[in-house]
Amino acid sequence: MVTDIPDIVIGRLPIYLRTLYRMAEEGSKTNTSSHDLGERLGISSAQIRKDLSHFGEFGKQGTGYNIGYLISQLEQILKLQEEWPVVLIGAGYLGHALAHYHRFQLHGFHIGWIFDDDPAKLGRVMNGLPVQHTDELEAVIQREGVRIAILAVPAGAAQQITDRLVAAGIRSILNYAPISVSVPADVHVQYSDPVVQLQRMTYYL
Amino acid sequence: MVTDIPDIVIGRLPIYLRTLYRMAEEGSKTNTSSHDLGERLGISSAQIRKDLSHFGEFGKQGTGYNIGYLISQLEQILKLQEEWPVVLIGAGYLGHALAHYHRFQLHGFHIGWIFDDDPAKLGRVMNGLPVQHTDELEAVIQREGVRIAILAVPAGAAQQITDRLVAAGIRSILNYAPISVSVPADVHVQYSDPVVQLQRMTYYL
DNA sequence: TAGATTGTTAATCGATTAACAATC
DNA sequence: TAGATTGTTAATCGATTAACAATC
Repeated sequence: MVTDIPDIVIGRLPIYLRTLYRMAEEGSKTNTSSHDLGERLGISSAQIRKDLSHFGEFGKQGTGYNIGYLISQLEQILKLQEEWPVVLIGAGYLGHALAHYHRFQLHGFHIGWIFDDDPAKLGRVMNGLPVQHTDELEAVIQREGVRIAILAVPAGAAQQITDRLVAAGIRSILNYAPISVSVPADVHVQYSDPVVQLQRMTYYL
Repeated sequence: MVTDIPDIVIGRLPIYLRTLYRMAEEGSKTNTSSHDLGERLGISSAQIRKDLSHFGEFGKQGTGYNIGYLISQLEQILKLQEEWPVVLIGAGYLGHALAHYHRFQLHGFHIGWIFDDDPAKLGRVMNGLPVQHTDELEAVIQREGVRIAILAVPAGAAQQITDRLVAAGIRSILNYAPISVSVPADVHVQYSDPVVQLQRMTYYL
């Protein structure tokens, strides 16, 4: 039952979760339904039920899903009930913003180290963390057992840094660099190139 | 032939384009092939040929695609040969980074106005632009005919700002706010919630 | 010419949706 | 009970891939 879930399904779970958190905050009700959720997300109720059914039965006929219970189940599925240490590479404008992004902390992602190789940036403090030289990447990742990295470096540096991250033990990379990096099959990369995201919409203008 | 292209195809074109720009920079060859491109992107050559075939015939049997020509064709398809004015809403850390993101300018996206409603931020200058009050959103968008917006505001403000953007004429929104916004069918939203992007990968750890 | 590679067709694969029995 | 809503099945829809004739 928990074998070989389509990645596109995994990708929707955080969206469901995000909406459930909001419903919990609003506090106006303890339950929701696939129809209710779907309407808020612009997704069909059938798809939501199908997605959830990959992992178990979380609802009740007639009454739908208990919001708090569904949140805890999704957190468990996505392994969000522990704190994940994260390394950030790149201390430019984007790195600076990510170092201060308070929602990471709020959701259990703890950026604990910032790296750059620009001498002008070394030693600067961002949100309490000193910018370290990328030379120390491997030592930190191995010592701390870090599995997640955020890449905010120029395109030219991205592949080389990625290779080093992967060799040191990183298995998930959030990549803001404008380049497709090549990684082994067991490493996951999420791409977030702001230019690509805009270019994808101009077609429709 | 140019009717009803799947959005997933449109979404890959900027990725192809990005790789072609890099090939052009490298300058080591004037031509490429679907196989060559596919290898760099981790995509099958058949998919690349199929995607391109929605728009015309850009290659030659035996020799593949001329890099410069394919770039200009993709730019034309994606309407990237003009400069697009962009409004940025939200002058927090993320807004600050986006205001300084030099690749926007490089690719024809010109952030011309920054808005926020926090009195502490009004008047601050970011990359040469003063932070204006959101009250002036509509006037600017209409006067300047802006169609693209970047949203970097808290979740609580996002839907209300979105409604105002859409009413004023915005048709493409790059949304960094952690919420699914509801928009009319002719408005496109690209979501980029850093937390969601990380949460999507922890499942595999 | 021989080798390479396109654009396209048909087959395959996978994802979404509609429908409904089960049941709260 | 009657209404609501689940989880699941089967049907539909859409996207990817394999294969190949055409041709540079």
